[in-house]
Amino acid sequence: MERRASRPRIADVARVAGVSKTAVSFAFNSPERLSLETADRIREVAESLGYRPHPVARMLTQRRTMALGVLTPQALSVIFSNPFFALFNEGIARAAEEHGYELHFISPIHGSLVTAIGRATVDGVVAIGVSAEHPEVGQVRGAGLPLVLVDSEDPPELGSVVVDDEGGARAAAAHLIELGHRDILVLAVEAPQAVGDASADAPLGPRAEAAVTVRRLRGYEQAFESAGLALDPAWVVAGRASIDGGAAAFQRAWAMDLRPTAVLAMGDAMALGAIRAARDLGLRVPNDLSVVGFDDIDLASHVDPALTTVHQPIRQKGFEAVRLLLAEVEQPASPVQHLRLETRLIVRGSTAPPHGRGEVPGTQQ
Amino acid sequence: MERRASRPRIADVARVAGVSKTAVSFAFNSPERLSLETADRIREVAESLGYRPHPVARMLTQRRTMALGVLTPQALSVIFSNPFFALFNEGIARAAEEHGYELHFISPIHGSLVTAIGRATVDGVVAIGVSAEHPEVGQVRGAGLPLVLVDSEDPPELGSVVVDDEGGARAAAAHLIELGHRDILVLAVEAPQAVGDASADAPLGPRAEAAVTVRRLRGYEQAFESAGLALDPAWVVAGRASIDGGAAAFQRAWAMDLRPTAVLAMGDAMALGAIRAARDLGLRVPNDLSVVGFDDIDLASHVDPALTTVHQPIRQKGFEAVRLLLAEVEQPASPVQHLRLETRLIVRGSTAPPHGRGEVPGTQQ
DNA sequence: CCGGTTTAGAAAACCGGTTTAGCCGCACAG
DNA sequence: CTGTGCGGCTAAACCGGTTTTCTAAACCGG
Repeated sequence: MERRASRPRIADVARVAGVSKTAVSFAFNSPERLSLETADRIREVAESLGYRPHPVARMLTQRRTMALGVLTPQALSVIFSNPFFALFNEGIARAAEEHGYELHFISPIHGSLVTAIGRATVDGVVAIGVSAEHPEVGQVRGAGLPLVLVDSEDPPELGSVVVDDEGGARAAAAHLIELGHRDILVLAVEAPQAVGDASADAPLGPRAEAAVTVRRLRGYEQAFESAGLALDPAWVVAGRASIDGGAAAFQRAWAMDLRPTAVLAMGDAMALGAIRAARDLGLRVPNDLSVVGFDDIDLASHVDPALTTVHQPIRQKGFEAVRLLLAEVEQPASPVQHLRLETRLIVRGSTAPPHGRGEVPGTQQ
Repeated sequence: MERRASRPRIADVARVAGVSKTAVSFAFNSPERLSLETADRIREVAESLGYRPHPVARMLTQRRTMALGVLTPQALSVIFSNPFFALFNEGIARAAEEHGYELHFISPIHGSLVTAIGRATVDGVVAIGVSAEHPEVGQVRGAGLPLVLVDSEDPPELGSVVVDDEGGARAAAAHLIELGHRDILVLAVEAPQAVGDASADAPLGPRAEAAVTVRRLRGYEQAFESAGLALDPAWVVAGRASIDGGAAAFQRAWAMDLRPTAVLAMGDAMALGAIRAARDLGLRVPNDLSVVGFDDIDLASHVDPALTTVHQPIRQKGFEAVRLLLAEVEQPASPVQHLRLETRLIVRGSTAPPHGRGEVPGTQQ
C-alpha cells in the first residue's frame, strides 16, 4: 500500500492517461468537448489514482469559493455558547445549505477581526452586531465582497435585515403597565468589554449592540409616555447579557433600595437571572414580581413559570440575511434589499398583576 | 469615490511603487531582505491602494489554509440547534482560536458529504460521529489531511478522543439499582434516518452513533449483571435523541404495558422528554418515576427537578480533539495520540427510591 | 481533388500570489 | 588590479488548476 503518497495532481492523471491537462479538466467540467471514449478513460484513470481537483486551485481560477462568511465581533467560543446565536446560526445554515454554500465563521483571530477578514475565503458576508462606524465594514467592502448587515441599517447602501425592536419593547412595557405595574425595573444590556483585551485594532461590538439597546429602551419609554408615565433613568440598570449578569443586575438594583413589582429585561437570559435572584430574595414569580424577557430563546418556554417575552424571529433573521446576500452574490447587478421583520409579545406565566391583585395565572404553560 | 474598483493585485502595487512583485511580497513577508526605505515605501503604496494579499492565492502557494474542518454527517442546521454540539463546538472553537486557526464546518452539501469534503480548504479535520466504515474517512485521508476522530477509535491508526461511555452508563444503572429499582426502562438512541434522503453516496452517521449506543447499553448491562439481575431486551425502547423523541418513546413503552419505576435515558434530551410524558400520565418525578439522563447538557441543571445524569466533558472533548489535531498538523512526523476522558454520575433531583419508599430528596438543586 | 467547416485535443496564458536562482554594483581583501 | 562576498533587488519558476487560443485530422459538398 502506497504510503504518504502525496495527493495526485491533474498533471499526474494527464500523464498516466496519455493526454494533456486540458483534456483532464474537460473530462470533469465540459465532457462534451471530448469524445465519450476519451472522457471515460480519463475519469477511470482519475478514479484509480484517487484524484480530486485541489479546491484551493479551483477557487483561484474560478473566482468563487462557494462559501459565505458569518462575521461577528465576538469570539467563536462565545458564538457557540450563546442561545441567541444558536438560533441565528440555524437560520443561516439552513439557507446556506439549501443553496449549496459552505459556512465560514469570521471572528477575531488573536483578538483581531482585521486579520480574520483578511484570511476569509468567501463569496459574501453576513455581519451581525456590526455597523457603519466599524472599520471592518470598510475592509469587507474594500475586498469587493457583498455584505449584508443584521440588526443595523447604518450604511444604508448595504443590504440589511432588522427586527422591530422598538415595537416589541413597547408591547412588553405596555403589557406590564396594563396589568397595573408602576414600579418597573429595566435591565439593559451593557456593552461587553470588547474581546478579552482592548487590542490595538478594534473598538468592536459595543456601539452596534448599543444600537439595539437604544431601540428597545426607546420602545419602553414610548409605552410609559403613552400611559402618561415617565421612565426614571434611576430604574434602568445595565448588566451583562447572561443569566449571571441578569441576577447580578437585579441584586444591584435591590441593594440600591429599588423595590420593583416588575422587570423589563432586554434579553431572556437576563430575565432568567432576575428570576433566580428574586427567588433567592424570597420573592415569588409572578405573584410578587412579574418578569418580561426579550428574544424568546428556546429555553424561555421550557422554564417554570414559562417566560413572558418578546418574540423576535431569530432563525428567520439568519435565513433572510443569507437570502439577501445570495441575491447579491449571484447577480452582482441586483439592488441591495432591506428587510424589517416583526416582533410580538408572548404572554406566558411570568407576569401577573402586582401584589397578587386580580387573578394569578400560575403555570399556564 | 471609486466605484466597483476591483481589488488591487500585487502587480498593481509593484507598478505604482516602481518595484517588482517580489519586492512587494518581501515587504510583507520578509522585510529584512529589503532596505528599510524601500520596504516602507512599498507598504505605504500598498496601504494607499488598499491592497491585501488575496487569501486564496496565498493558500495555494503556502500550502496551508490556517483553517480546521469540523466534519459531521448531520446537516449544519442540526449542528447548531443541538445542545450537545453547542458545547462541543465551544470547545473546538476555544482551541482553534487559541492557535489562530479558523473553523470550517464540513457537512453534507445537497445531501453529499463527499462533495463537501472535496470543497473543504482546511489543514486538518476533526470528525465526530464517523468511523472506519464510512467512505468519508478514506476520502479525507486520501486528500493527505490529518484526521482526528471523536467518539470512535475505529481506524486505530488515526488520532482519537473518546469518553468512558461504558463506565458512565454502569454508574447510572448501578445508582438506580442501589436505590432499589428493578423495573427499569432503557431509552436508547435510534439511528437517525440519514440526512433527508437516502442519497446515493452515503450511509451516514447511523453506525457510528450506534457505537456509542452499544457502549452505553453494555454499561447498563454490566451493572445489572453485577447485581445479579438481567436487562430484559423488551425493556429497551429506541427513539430519536430529542425531547419529543424521548416523550414518544416513553409513551410507546407505556402503551406496551411497561410500568417502570425508573428510566435510563441515553441522552438528556430524551430524559427530559420522558419526564414530560410521565407527567402527562400523572406521574410525579422522582416520587413515582426516577429518571437518569446522559451527557449533562446545560439545561440538565436548570430544569425542575434538576436532572440526575452522567456527565461527560463535551467541551473538553472538542478542545482536546483540536489539540491532538494541531499536533499532527504542525509536526507531521509526530505520532497519533489517543485520549480517553472520564465520565461521572451526577446525582440531582430526578432520582429517588421507588414508590416513595425511603426519603424523598425533592428539589435539591 | 479542393477549399471550408467540424471535431478532438494540445499548447499556452492565466488566476494572484511566493520562492528560488541569479544579476548587478560596491566594498574590501589579497 | 582582480577576485570575493554581500546587500538589494529582479526575472522566472512554481502552486494546481481553468480557459482561451490554436492546430491537425476528419468530414463534406461540389
